[in-house]
Amino acid sequence: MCRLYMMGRSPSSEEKSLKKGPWTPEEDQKLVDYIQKHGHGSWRALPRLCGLNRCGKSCRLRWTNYLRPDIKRGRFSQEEEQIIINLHSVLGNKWSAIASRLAGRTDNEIKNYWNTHLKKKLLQMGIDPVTHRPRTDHLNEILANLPLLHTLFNSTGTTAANNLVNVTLNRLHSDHASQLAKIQLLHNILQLLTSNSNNSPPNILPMNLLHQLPHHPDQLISDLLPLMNNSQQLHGNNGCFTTSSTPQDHQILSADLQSFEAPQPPLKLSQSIIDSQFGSSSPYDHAINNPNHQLPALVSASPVVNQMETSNNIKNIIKSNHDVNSDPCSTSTTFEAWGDLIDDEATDSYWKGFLEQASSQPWPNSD
DNA sequence: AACCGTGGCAACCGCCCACTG
DNA sequence: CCAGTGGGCGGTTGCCACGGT
Repeated sequence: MCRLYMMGRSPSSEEKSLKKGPWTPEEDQKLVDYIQKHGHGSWRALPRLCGLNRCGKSCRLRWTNYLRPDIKRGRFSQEEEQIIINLHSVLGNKWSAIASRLAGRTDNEIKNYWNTHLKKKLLQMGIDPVTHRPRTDHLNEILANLPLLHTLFNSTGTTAANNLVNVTLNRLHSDHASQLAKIQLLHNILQLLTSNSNNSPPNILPMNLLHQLPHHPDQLISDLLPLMNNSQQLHGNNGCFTTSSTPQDHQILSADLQSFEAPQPPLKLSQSIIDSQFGSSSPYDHAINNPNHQLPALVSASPVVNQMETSNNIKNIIKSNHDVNSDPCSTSTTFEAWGDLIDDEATDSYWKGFLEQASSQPWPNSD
């Protein structure tokens, strides 16, 4: 028996002669006929009873993954994809648990589909398929480039810096999801920066420009360069651009700040959701034109998740879940991620990572 | 036409746990 | 309590189709 292969003894001659590999139509027919007449009963005895030279486990897998009459074949629908993504964000690689929520789909099929399609899709959308958080590698690249940008402004004029900005932005400008992630990221960074300003008015130079970054990168560049050139006194402060700003600047920036919404949870979305939210127009249009600057709801969650998300007690639920699972090495689930971002302190620590990385790199001396 | 690289997917492997005698 | 067994599970392998050169 298959099991005996793992029990430490060599397989018997009978076991060695058992067929492996692809199933023939004749074998399938024998298996189906037998199970339809008698049920599968003991899988171990089944191959002998129905005249198959296979091990029972092989028969069981063939039946459950392929021959079962309620198996749904064919491509996964958008709705099924979304369900898989949502469930995976909560359950991780528990394919059987996920499969139990998708009628007619097997764990094996879902697992294969995840590995060959959905994982790549999420990566392309700028989402880490393990944590379901926005990928940070691209943003880190931008932050890592800030000192170089500064140097370029001071030493070579605007052309080289412009090129650098363009290259970096273009790398981020791949699709709706990464654009949304970018908005998300910047909102949170800005909030973190300003929350650390010790009651003084925010004086982050590119505040209103960063605001535009996701919407019109080209406009940003054309706005950013003259302002930075004019400021002349650009200097590092924990890795942030700062400048001596005028009262008018403060007014603008304060207005900008007030219009920002609280940080959103990490992105967890699909193209279908994006499309349904935005149609063919840019998500930036939506985000920027919305008078409240409110980012759209990003998640079309499973029913259970929806129920929880609509509860007024969600924060407490998430926090208690988060507190129980305090192992720093454990895989972050979506609930934990939400908890992180709903919790103010956790929000700071989450985004601080980016800033600390940026600030850990010495700023070039502008002299 | 032949070769090669790649992606998709069915099938298998090895581990694990629950159950039973 | 223990060994044997069934069966579930996640991870991996290998075949095949397809497209590019």
